Amino acid sequence: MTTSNAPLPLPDLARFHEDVLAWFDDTARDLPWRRDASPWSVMVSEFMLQQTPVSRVLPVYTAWMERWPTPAELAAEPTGEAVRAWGRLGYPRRALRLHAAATAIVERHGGEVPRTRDELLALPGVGDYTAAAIESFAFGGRAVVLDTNVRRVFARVVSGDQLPANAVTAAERQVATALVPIQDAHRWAAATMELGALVCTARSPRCEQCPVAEICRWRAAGFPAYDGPARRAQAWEGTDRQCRGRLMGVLRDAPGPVPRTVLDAVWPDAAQRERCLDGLVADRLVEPVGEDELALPGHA
DNA sequence: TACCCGTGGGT
DNA sequence: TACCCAAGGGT
Repeated sequence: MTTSNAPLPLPDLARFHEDVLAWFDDTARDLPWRRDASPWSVMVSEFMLQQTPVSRVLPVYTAWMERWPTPAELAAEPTGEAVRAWGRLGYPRRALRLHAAATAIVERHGGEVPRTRDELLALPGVGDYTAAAIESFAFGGRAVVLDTNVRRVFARVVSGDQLPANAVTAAERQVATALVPIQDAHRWAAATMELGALVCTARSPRCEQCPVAEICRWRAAGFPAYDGPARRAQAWEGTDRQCRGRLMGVLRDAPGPVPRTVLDAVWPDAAQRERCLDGLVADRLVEPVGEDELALPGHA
């Protein structure tokens, strides 16, 4: 971290708001969960967008909303159907959590997505970011929406750093809170996210397209490189995650229960394979069927 | 807190 | 090509 979190001078603050909002009016993507920003639409999209890019979410989201237009319709189906419909979005536990959240919404909230922060946070799979996003995008609330895009934009424009810290800091939250405008808070949230996603990107920022390049402290400082603690690279080859993914892929693509011998064929290390299979069963992503078959939970 | 949890596209 | 990274949450 190179610079302080000193607030932007008031003239810059006003420009920050005005220029980002004007840019958003001109360039916002026409995304289906914006076009129909019902609470359930927003909630489904936010679950899918957790660590997954928009382009990959789009087709799965569309099919999901056609099949399950309300929480009650999702809750009425076996969890395995949700996992199958999740397809290759990754982190399939999110499908389970979305199903569980839908069930809780039916049981505790009469089938309607709740609108208070505490009620949202009590739902499975809803953390600080997702609760704020639903408050903001579905209900027009004045929430502090801090996702990876917003964090990066504020790190650069306000703090002069290339990237934010690994975890949200108190100072960061303070900056974000102070920046939420009195009016148009939900548009501000969407606009700052959009700016981070389209222009102020992690790798190759398009500063020539940026509406606030002239007040950006990172740019003014000459684009100093990130100097915080190293980010641990995500290992992949040979990990349990790869093994679990391979196993889930077989079960998703099969119409019904799969013999263990078929699963044996997709991962050579027997000990690791059994450990991962046990983990998937413990996570309720997979269900044993009889002695030597496995399936997605709830049926076939 | 640090680590676990998938998948695929961009650079 | 080999990384890096993506609208995070749970433990």
